[in-house]
Parts: sequence; structure tokens; C-alpha cells
Amino acid sequence: MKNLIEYILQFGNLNQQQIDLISRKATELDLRKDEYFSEAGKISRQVGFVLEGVTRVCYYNNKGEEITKYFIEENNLVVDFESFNDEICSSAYVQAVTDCKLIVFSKKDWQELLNTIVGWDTIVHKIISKALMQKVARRSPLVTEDATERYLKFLEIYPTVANRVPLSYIASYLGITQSSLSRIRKNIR
Amino acid sequence: MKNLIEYILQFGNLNQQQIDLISRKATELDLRKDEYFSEAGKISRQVGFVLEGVTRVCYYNNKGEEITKYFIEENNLVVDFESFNDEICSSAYVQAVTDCKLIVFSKKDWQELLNTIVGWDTIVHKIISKALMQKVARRSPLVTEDATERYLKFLEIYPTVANRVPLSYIASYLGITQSSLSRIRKNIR
DNA sequence: ATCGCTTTTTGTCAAATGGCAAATGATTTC
DNA sequence: GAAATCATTTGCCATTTGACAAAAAGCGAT
Repeated sequence: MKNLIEYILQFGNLNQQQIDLISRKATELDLRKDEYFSEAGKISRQVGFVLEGVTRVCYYNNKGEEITKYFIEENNLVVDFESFNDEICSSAYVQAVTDCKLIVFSKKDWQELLNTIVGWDTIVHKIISKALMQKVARRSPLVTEDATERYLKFLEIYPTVANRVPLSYIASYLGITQSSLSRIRKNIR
Repeated sequence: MKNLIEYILQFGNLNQQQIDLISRKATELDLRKDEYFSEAGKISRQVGFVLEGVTRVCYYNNKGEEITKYFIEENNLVVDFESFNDEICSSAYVQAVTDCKLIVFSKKDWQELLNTIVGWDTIVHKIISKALMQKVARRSPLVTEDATERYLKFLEIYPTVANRVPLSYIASYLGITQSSLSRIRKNIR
């Protein structure tokens, strides 16, 4: 919980009373490897924060291939805000890649926080904007560079993830085949 | 101006008085082909809205190659919000690809709108979030697909842009060489 | 330790893409 | 309208990556 509060306070100030309120609304949730936090075709109904473990967002492209869109590691929010806010069906799965420990807020509690804490909406907006900008910044280099450089960038961006997730997930994140990634790893050593 | 107001009203309601206030703050700006709206290394000081023409955001990668990050066509906002909001140096150029007609707001006027119009901040947040989500959505497929499919996606996303901008810009947007794009075009016909 | 299953690595070959340079086409300038 | 300049296309060959299949390695259950 301390981690979550620290994370939030990066984006704005809250007094102790407000922090307590947020803490009271939070629930712990354990997800085992491969379990879904939210699913494509369903409406996302909770906001999560990763305390331990790695999750990923993935979808199936028009050829039926499973594509990992990005990874979410410790101390990051995990939520499909488009689905959560607008109550529309999500187009992606959020899945635990390792056993995970999350803090979650139900939609109802989240709304209550928005209505109760002055400035909470501003903080949330900042968090979302930053996360989205980060996604854009991480995606862009993947288009231009060759496969090896993409993998090196991946290692920079997700230094703690590479050894905890299957090669196939990383390969689809990078837009290359598993064999290519395996060869790249061999060359780098 | 009508276009801008319509654009804004998609994201929230405003009364006539508020609309008039926004209109009064707006200035027209003509940019000629190749002129910059904002530059890397400088702080972005205005918010723009494209009335006519096409602009692009570009940067130079570590090999010194010029990369087009995306195009901004008519009836879209054009601003580096990270630079504009946080007053930090921008990392990219915003350039007119064709002669352009923009509506612009100075930072000062924009701030005044934020302070004067109740709910304006919410509208702005929605606009930004949507734009960012769109960028993520447009970037992601570029990673997975092969060059021909990327170009076809590009044509879908920017149907009005393909014939108005140099091939080299599109090639760098797609992360392929000019010759490859030229060949792809030949194959598609 | 062994079996069965999944993941990763490796080999072979084919296809896609890049690098470079020349040719062609388009546009601007005088 | 000719020359100069810039953008696009094409040819040739090298390199990268993909497709497919088989081998090797890792891992859990017994």
C-alpha cells in the first residue's frame, strides 16, 4: 500500500485524511500466472496497481496471432481506461504473466474517490496522460529500428522483465518471430 | 473557426458566451510548406488547430535519420502537450508538410480559458487523452505487420494524406526505405 | 530418475527488405 | 523553355528476417 501512495503522490498532493480514504477503498487481489485481470469483449470494472509480478496487455490480430502490446511491471497502474471510463467493451486482455499481487479499486469506490477527494480527478488525469505518453514513446522506436536494436531498447525499458516472461511474449511485443529473438539473444551474449 | 468549435463540442458542452470567449482568443496563422510550428529543443508556446493542410511531427534518431512520427491533418489539434504544459524542451519538430492554415492560442490565452471556463480543463483532458490513445492505436499495428500491410493501414488511417506528402515522409513513418515503399506502391496498383 | 509436455534453440531454405547507385520524372528558377 | 534541383523509381546484390521442421533444453508430475 505504501508503494501505491508513493506512486500517487508523485502526481499531486493529498492530506493524510485523503490518503486514509484511498487506503480504505483498496483491496488486495492475487492473480496466478496466466489468469486474466480483464478480458477482451468485456467491460473493465476495476483499476489495479501492480505490487508484485508482471502483467501484460495482449490481443489477437486479424490473422489470429496473439500479440503482446505491452508489459506492466511493479508499481504501475493496470487498467483499460477507455473501457473503464466509457463502459465500452475492451479490445484487449490483461493477463498475469507471473503470479501477481495487485491492489484493486472497484468502479464504485473509484467513483466515490472522484466525488469525495478534491483534486483527485486532476491526479488521475495526470497519471493517465503520463502512462499514455509513455506508451507512445515506447512504441515509436519499435517501428524504425531493426530487430536487434528493438530488443536492446526493450531491455532498457523493461530491465526487470526480460528474465521473467516467456520469449514468445517478447517476440510478439517486438514484432519478430521467436526464432529471430532466440538468434538475437545468442548474438548479443 | 466553426470547425474548431464543432471539434471542441464533441468533447463537452459549452454555452454561447463561452464559445465566444474561445473565438475571441483564437488567432489565424498561415504556415508555408516546410515552415515549423514548433521546434525540438525549444519550449512549445502555443496550441494549434489545423484548418487546412497537413503537418507532421518528426525527430532525428541516434543515427541522424529524420523520422516522421505522425501526420496531423485538418481538424486536429497540433501541440506538444508535454512541452507546452510542463515548459520543458520539446524533443520533436512540428512542421507544415503543405501550406497550412491554423488557428492558434497563445499559452497566456490558453491559461486564461482554463481559469475562466468551468469545465474547460475536463474538455482539454478528454481531447488530449483521446489523441494519445489514437496515437497508441495507430502505432501498435506498425510493429507487427509487414511493410505492405503497414502501408495499407496507413492509407486507411490517413486517406487524405497519401497524395499530399512526400514519399520519404511516409517511408520513415512506416519504418521502411523509400525504395521499398516505391516498390510496394508499384505492387499495389 | 523418467515420462510427457512446453519452451527455446538451431538448421535449412525462401522471401522480404535494405544499401547503393543510376535512371527517370517532376518542379523550380532563371 | 533549358538548366538545375529535388523526388521517385528501378536494378543489382547483400543482409535480415520469416517459415517450417527437428533437436535440445527446461520443467512439473509421478
